Amino acid sequence: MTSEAIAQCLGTNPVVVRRTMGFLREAGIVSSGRGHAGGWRITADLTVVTLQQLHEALGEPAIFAIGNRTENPSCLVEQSVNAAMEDAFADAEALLLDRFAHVALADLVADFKRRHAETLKQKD
Amino acid sequence: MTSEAIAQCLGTNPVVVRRTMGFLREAGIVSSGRGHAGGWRITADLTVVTLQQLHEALGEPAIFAIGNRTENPSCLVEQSVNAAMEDAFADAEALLLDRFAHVALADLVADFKRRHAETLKQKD
DNA sequence: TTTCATGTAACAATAGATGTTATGATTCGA
DNA sequence: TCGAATCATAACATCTATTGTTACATGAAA
Repeated sequence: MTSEAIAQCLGTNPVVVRRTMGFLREAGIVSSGRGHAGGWRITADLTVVTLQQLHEALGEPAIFAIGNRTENPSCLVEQSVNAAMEDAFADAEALLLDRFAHVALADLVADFKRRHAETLKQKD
Repeated sequence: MTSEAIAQCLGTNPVVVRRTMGFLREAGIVSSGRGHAGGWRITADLTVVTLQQLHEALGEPAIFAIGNRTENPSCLVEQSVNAAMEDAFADAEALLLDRFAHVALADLVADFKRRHAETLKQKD
């Protein structure tokens, strides 16, 4: 599939697609080819690659949008608040990543097939 | 405590402090007074107000920094990905908020006192 | 050799958060 | 009553991260 086609699916730009897919290539999950019949293809085993691995491949972007204002504040009150929140955040992150680790691409394929069959049925 | 003083503690601006504290006032957690001896004071019971309530008072800002690109995508693949992630996100969010619900301001005060005592001891 | 595709750098646009300035309203003490 | 201290709020500015765009180079295949 070309970057152009993927970009259209996502409503974005081919260069943006290449930017992100590049990380997946570095992780060995996809490969890219140039020229005619070029584009992106999945090279990894769909039953092995998980959402967790994708997250890791994409550079482990920050999971939470809220959190500490300062990492090591001099204010003791802020220190207490940070400490109280950090435990909770760590546990929530662990839970999320564990869930992600149990979703393989093959699971997504299976779900997609179900949706696709449903869509075809609707057209009758 | 004045907005000015709080702003200095946080390394920010008094107006920014008022903006945020205004939400806490609406929730009845703090009150503000003008003029001499004015400023902010906590009106709620410290053993009752939790981090969860603060989160709610602040308008329940989005917890996650990652997630769906599109809420209701027409792309079936994206739909499958979204569905797989949403469950995990929901559970992680529930866990986080439950943790927050079990941290009262009084707990923060206790932790602060411990830190404060420790700081004084260090000075010897 | 032409066409189609990625690779990549540089730059632009956008949006959201944060910071700032300015002005008005209120309270309290002298 | 006056003046200083303080919040209330609107308007505007700045910052930052993401996302989008343009341009050009590189490589592969018909």
